[in-house]
Amino acid sequence: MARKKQYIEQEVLEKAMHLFWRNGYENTSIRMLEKEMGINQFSIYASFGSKQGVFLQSIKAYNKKIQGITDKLEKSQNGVEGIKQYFKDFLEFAKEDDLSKGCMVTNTVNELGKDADPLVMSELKKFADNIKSLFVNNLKQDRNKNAETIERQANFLMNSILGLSVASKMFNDKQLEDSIETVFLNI
Amino acid sequence: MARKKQYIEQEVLEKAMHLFWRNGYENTSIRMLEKEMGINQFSIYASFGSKQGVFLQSIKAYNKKIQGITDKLEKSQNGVEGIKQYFKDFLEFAKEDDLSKGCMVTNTVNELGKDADPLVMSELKKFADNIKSLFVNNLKQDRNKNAETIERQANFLMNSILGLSVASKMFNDKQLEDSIETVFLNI
DNA sequence: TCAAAACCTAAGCATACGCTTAGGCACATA
DNA sequence: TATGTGCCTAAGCGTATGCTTAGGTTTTGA
Repeated sequence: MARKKQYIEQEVLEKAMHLFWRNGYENTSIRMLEKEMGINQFSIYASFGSKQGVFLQSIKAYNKKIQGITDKLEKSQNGVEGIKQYFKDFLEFAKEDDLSKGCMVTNTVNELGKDADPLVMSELKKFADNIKSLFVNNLKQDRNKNAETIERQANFLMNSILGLSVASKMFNDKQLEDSIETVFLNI
Repeated sequence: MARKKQYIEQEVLEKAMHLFWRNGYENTSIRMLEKEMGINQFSIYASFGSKQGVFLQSIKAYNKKIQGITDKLEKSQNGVEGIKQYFKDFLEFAKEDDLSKGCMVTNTVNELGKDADPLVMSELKKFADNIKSLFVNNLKQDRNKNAETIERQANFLMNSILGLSVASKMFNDKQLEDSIETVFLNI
């Protein structure tokens, strides 16, 4: 029939994701995406429709990429200890070179805030809700905790992992490990 | 000699600060600043030299604005309880309308990351270091804590307040209060 | 009263943005 | 090998960005 695409969408998407991850949404231009993805603007628009389209797909690619450690958390049966491991895994995940890129979802929430497109925002909310539900599941493995405690601690853990995401951009390893240790001292 | 400025720099700076606070650095344009500050581009450049100049001064204005609650923390003599009060004060401070603007410093770190201009970055670092030293001072008021514990807990508190800043943009009051309560159960 | 200093207005600079499109080029089918 | 589908190149659209500047206006001290 006709010519085939000379690139694999999932491959160029992975590269786009890294760019958004590092620079955020607004600070990533189509020209930058062109260079990083290695394809022309025409191809970008043909495959993803718009810059926002690339971004939405990038969030999904991010989800897939982080699934390695979320799966691990989901399968863990050792309660709080599994969550602690997730914190450590996340820190490793967020790291690149000496400084961290943080979490792409956290970065985006912080950048776009309430003005974000509803489509984007609902994807981010879904992501966060999923992590929290995993925390809840693991907290439930401790039979001593009542429902109220579990909810409170899950909220605290969400707060802590968000903090870790930002902190990883400005603090050193020792400081970050201190934080994790203290988070898990009393829960 | 000559004509006087028809605006007060500190006044227009306050308005610029709020714009940067809400939108971040890159998403705030000179045209937006023009409207918000109520003065012409010429005047902006005459007074502040560049967009970055406005921003650097805005950070200082922010520092001054938050000084009300940092002073309160500095003067407090009730140890951890004083820090907890600071957390609550900060949440109130970061709030506007129903959703929060977070902390301007946190927002900027998260947006610009390591690529930020050294001038901007050193201002942000100074700000964060100051908060941490206030935490350390208050932790020292508890004679039971050794130096190692104080350092570890200060790092944890920094992590938590950063988290609170981001969390305030996406979670409700109950969730945020849960977090604060749990933070102070752990130290 | 008047010249000079410093202001403000508004037009415009070069560049970058997100996005579109004409036209040539490559390739799977026949 | 001819054909026609659909990809890729690259030029360009309108708009927005950060910043500058000519020229008129206001205020000051002599």
